[in-house]
Amino acid sequence: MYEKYVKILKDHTLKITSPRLEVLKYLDEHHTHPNVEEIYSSLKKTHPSLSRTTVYNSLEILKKNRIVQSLAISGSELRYDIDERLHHHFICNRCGAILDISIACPNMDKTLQGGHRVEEVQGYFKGICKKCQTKEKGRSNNG
Amino acid sequence: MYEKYVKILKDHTLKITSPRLEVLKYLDEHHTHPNVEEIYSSLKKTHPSLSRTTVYNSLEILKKNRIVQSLAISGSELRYDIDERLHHHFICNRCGAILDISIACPNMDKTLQGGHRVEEVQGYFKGICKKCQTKEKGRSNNG
DNA sequence: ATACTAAATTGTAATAATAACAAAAAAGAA
DNA sequence: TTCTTTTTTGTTATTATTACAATTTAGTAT
Repeated sequence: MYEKYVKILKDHTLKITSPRLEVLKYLDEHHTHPNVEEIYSSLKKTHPSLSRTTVYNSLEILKKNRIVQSLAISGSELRYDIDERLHHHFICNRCGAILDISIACPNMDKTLQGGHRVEEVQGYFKGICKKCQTKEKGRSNNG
Repeated sequence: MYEKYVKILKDHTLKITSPRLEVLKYLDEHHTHPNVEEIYSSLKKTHPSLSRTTVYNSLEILKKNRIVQSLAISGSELRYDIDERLHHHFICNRCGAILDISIACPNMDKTLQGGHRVEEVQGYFKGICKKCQTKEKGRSNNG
């Protein structure tokens, strides 16, 4: 059940703790780029002793070890993602959904830019997602 | 002095107000990607009646009209930039500086991605800037 | 120039995300 | 099992941003 996540933590010589395993599992099973609140309130249901601060701490150490990545995309909060290989994101200004975008990008694996040491690369698009566009059309046709 | 900014506002049929002119001028003269606090406290010196809320409001309407762009790059606050043609950014994890990066990117003018309507494109790199790397070396050599 | 109206500015108070901190609990090594 | 260090927890503090109502102002019509 949790072996996969235990292994990930061990491989990074991180202590195996219940919150870390749960956070990791949650992100692995929910590729919706949740914010801290979503992760916390969801895990809280089955682990009532969980603290919000622990979610912050766990995410931070997972991030430091490059197991997860954070997206500064919404502007008001960080969103988290299991750090599969680099990909871009699209955020819908209407519904807030964050979607993965798989497109070729020549700048994704740069480790140097203008003399600066690059540790993280992010690309994102903002706009109106396909789903919300459909809703929009429906609304304007009906009323 | 302000004709340039008056023209910009007029071209977008926005009312000409002192705060808007000042914010616009500030961003035009400071390409440092300031946050709201920097803009506010700087303008406050010469315009004591200015309110922080007004800076927020002005930036928002300028953004809606695509005169400025906001960068959700730091994770904790929005940074603002006169919306010159699209370019990437680099943010230093050490000193917090945000620097413009001019590189070719095939995805910068996309208006559609996977069926989603794109209204904004952002690409950013995080890491250690050239300047901070130099400082780092100096420190480790000296003790 | 004057009066009018809608929109903008101001200041305060509320909200929300995150960080700081100290005490209690738990992980991993001896 | 004991010990030490790290982690978790809960509370409190901080910071960016939004909400809101009252005052002021821009631009227009008179």
